[in-house]
Amino acid sequence: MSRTQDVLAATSEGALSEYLAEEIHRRILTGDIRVGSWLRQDTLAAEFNVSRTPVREAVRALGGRGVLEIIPRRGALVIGSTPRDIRENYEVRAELEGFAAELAAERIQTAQLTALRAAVDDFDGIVAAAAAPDAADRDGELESRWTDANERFHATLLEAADNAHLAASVRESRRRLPHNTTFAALSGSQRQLTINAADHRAILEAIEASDGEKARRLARQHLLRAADLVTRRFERELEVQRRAR
Amino acid sequence: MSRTQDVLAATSEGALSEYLAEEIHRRILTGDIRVGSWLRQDTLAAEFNVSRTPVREAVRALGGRGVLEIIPRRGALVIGSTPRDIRENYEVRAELEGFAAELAAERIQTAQLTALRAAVDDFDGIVAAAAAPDAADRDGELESRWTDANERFHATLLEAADNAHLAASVRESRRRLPHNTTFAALSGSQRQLTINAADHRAILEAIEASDGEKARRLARQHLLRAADLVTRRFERELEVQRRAR
DNA sequence: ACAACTGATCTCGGATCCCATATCGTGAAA
DNA sequence: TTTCACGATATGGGATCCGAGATCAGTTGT
Repeated sequence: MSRTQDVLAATSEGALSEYLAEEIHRRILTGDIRVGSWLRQDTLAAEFNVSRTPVREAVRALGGRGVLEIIPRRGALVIGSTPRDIRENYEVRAELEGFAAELAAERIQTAQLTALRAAVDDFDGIVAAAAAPDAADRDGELESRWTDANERFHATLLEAADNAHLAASVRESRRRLPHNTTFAALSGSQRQLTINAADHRAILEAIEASDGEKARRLARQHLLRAADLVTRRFERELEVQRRAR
Repeated sequence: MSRTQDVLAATSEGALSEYLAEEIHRRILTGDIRVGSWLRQDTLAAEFNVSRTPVREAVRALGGRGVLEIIPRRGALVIGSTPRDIRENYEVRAELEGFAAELAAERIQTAQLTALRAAVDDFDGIVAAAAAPDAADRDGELESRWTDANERFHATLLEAADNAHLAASVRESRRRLPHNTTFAALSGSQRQLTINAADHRAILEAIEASDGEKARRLARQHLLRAADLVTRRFERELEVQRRAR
């Protein structure tokens, strides 16, 4: 019953099925729900202490996103990401965000430029903090600061590009993959973190100079670099999981 | 009751809610359901002679696609496309399909190249048929031939690009807009039809020459040209509707 | 006359019930 | 012993029922 209360609290001011979809997706991404396993609607319903109705909608929504393969009257099969999936996803985003950077260089407004500068300064602050001698990222403060700055940078870029469909496409793409894995891939190396901060600043400078072509090239390169890091890390994780099995 | 039979027949081997979502979307795109109007779930259910359950899922799915704005306990509002929406959508697709063309130039396989050549030849045949003196496109035969060739060309291009996420992004983007409007925009002018066929052939030739950069540029240009035509036509249609009101 | 309160009604979201179909096991026949 | 057929069971899809919240009209009080 307390479980039910939790759920209700979590879903305040939003559809329950949305919450369920998000939560089930999260569990798949974290490996809590195994790739390749079947999802039973009534099992999930019992798990979350809700009826099958919202579960059905959540499952259907995840099917639409390509997270689950829905087979009529059989069930839903969990589709797993491969390293190749991750790379392909980032390659598409590299194109889209490159385009966004080009548009932003032409159209950005002063308030957005200010937000972009603030995010870039934050990256530098995070690099400095990580470089400090006693820099053990206790309770993930650096991670949350980095994630926040990154979100703001990319969200502002898309806003400045002023193309709603472009923003929607990027959102769709990002939704297909685990979030917040970029920092985990970066944090291992001070060098990568520094490069990342420099990437962001370079993009900002190209935009400030209204050099659309350069902004596009840099943003594209930035995403492809992230693709390398995240894909490699994911391959290592897969290897670890395979050995543990 | 016969209505129910029709629906069941149409949805054979597929979820009813999928069919409903598709049909409701179609009615919105054709103007059968007015932009800005409210959709009531039980009204739709009565309309289609089904219960509210599949209607709910269909409405939710359309909400997820951005076709409807869902307001809890109020209803679903039909969001209309603006000329700007159409242009933005095509601009995104120009980037994505440009990228696809570049990848295809590097990776295409012989069977796919054959399919691409066949589609391009078909375009030439259609142009020739349209140029014939008595070329009144009775029962839309030319339109269906053109649409078919176009589908095959772009589908083959995406297949040759060999990036599942790219294909998914393009599919998502295309779903956001009315389909089959491109031919309607083209068919008015023999000149545009000729240009369109030439565009496709030029893209094919760049791919045959493994010139990725050129293929990208041409594909991008091709889509942007289509964007112009479709947007202009859409603006004219809006004008007509406004006058008729 | 105008504003605020109250309840009737409407609409959606979640729960429960029912049915069609796919799977799997058991038994009978070749 | 093997194979096919039939039935028991499990599962998902659709229909119906119920409850919460929101709108709107009517009434009442200032």
